[in-house]
Amino acid sequence: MSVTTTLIQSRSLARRERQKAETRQSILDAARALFVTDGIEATTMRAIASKIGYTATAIYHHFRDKDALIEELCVADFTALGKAMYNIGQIEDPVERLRTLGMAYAGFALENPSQYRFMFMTQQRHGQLNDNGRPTHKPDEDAYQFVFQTVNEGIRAHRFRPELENPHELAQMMWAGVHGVVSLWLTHADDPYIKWHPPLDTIRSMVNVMIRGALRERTQ
Amino acid sequence: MSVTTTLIQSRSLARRERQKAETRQSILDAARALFVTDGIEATTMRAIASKIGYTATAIYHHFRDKDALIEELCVADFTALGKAMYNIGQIEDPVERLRTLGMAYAGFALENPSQYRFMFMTQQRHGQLNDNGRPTHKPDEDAYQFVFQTVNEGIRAHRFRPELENPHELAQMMWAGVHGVVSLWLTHADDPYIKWHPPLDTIRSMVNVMIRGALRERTQ
DNA sequence: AGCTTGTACTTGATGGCGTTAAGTCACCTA
DNA sequence: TAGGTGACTTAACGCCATCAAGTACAAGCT
Repeated sequence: MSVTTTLIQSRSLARRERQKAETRQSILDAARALFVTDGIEATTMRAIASKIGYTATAIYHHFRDKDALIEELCVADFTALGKAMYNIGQIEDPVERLRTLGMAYAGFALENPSQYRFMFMTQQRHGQLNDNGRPTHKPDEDAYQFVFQTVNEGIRAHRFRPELENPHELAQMMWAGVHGVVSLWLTHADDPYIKWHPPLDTIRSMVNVMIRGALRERTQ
Repeated sequence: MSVTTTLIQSRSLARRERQKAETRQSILDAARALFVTDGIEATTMRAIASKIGYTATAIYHHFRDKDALIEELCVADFTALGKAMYNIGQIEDPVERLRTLGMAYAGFALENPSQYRFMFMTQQRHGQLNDNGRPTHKPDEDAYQFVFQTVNEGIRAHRFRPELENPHELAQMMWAGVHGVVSLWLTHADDPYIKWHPPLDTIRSMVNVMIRGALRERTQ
């Protein structure tokens, strides 16, 4: 085998792999577009495939099943959420950081409603294991850890009331407050019987009220 | 036609109607049981029917489609939720009433998780009209009205901070706070990566924190 | 009493879904 | 140039909700 053949080999191999990666990416793009417009439940494998000129079964050469395809899109969004939160990690005061974390989380949710629904508003299947036999990385833990750590700093600095010294309870409460407004909005915004307040306003009030109600000192 | 025949007629008619109502009720019972154990999405019309010895198509003589069957079960639960809230309506102090409303709502949600998921955690189809051409009764409005009215009383009594004078925003915030804890728990309780605090404890803290953070005066 | 009618329910289909088995065919390797 | 690899297709399976066309039986009319 000459040097030339090796070069050709590696070049053609690289091209094939690049083409496969491109097809894979085009599946992801088509799926994302349909998920956003039609919702995840309503988009079929056949629809995704026909949007990019393939048959449905072609998708199974790139993804194990529909759930794996969805999961891949979600991981990307979890990463984006994690990055947005990481940038906030620089704020010194843990209470101010908490306030900003809440607003960033809400902004992400309202800008990516379809992904948010899948990430945080559908039953999670527990105990997943990946091919290594180790548990699948659960990126929602990352976002939760940001809140948990921030709350923990506040507790250690005695900023919160003494009955709220459990960092898990406090972190889950803060998370739930923002999630509650977002998820009610995402499921009931079209309900004509309720005069909805703009969700970002409600979230701002929610964050302010929760923090004021949780703080030990009498600020503001 | 004699009086006797009329009696027989009405009696047999009544019996037929009673039997039909019994079948209808047995469908509802079977559906409810399966929804609770398997979830609404996972229970099929075939499964419901075979549980009571019918074929799937028999259900369509009693309900327009699967959604109508689900809706009927939900209406019953909305009524139960409304009744539970009505009993709380007697509490004089609007702030205490709000606290108790929140705990009652959470108790209902955690005791009827499957129904709660359908009522408040799935996309609502808007603009439904019933046979009269008038909008379908949306019983979630009833529960919301309880909160709205209670919050409104509090606002009129100047119990809440001046920047929280919009009753819709405040009611939606209170609702979202409790809903947030409940819905996160219902979707992520099995997540082994998060050390969950008991949800009723978190809800109690949430209600206390929200009320303290929203009140004008410095109580407690 | 016998015929008609209404209706609760079944049988057998339709079209759509996710997914799989068995190809096909172009390209790379030897 | 023969053989293998792998991306993709065709055809199917079993499931689903739902519908059209029966069947069987009780009720009502004459």
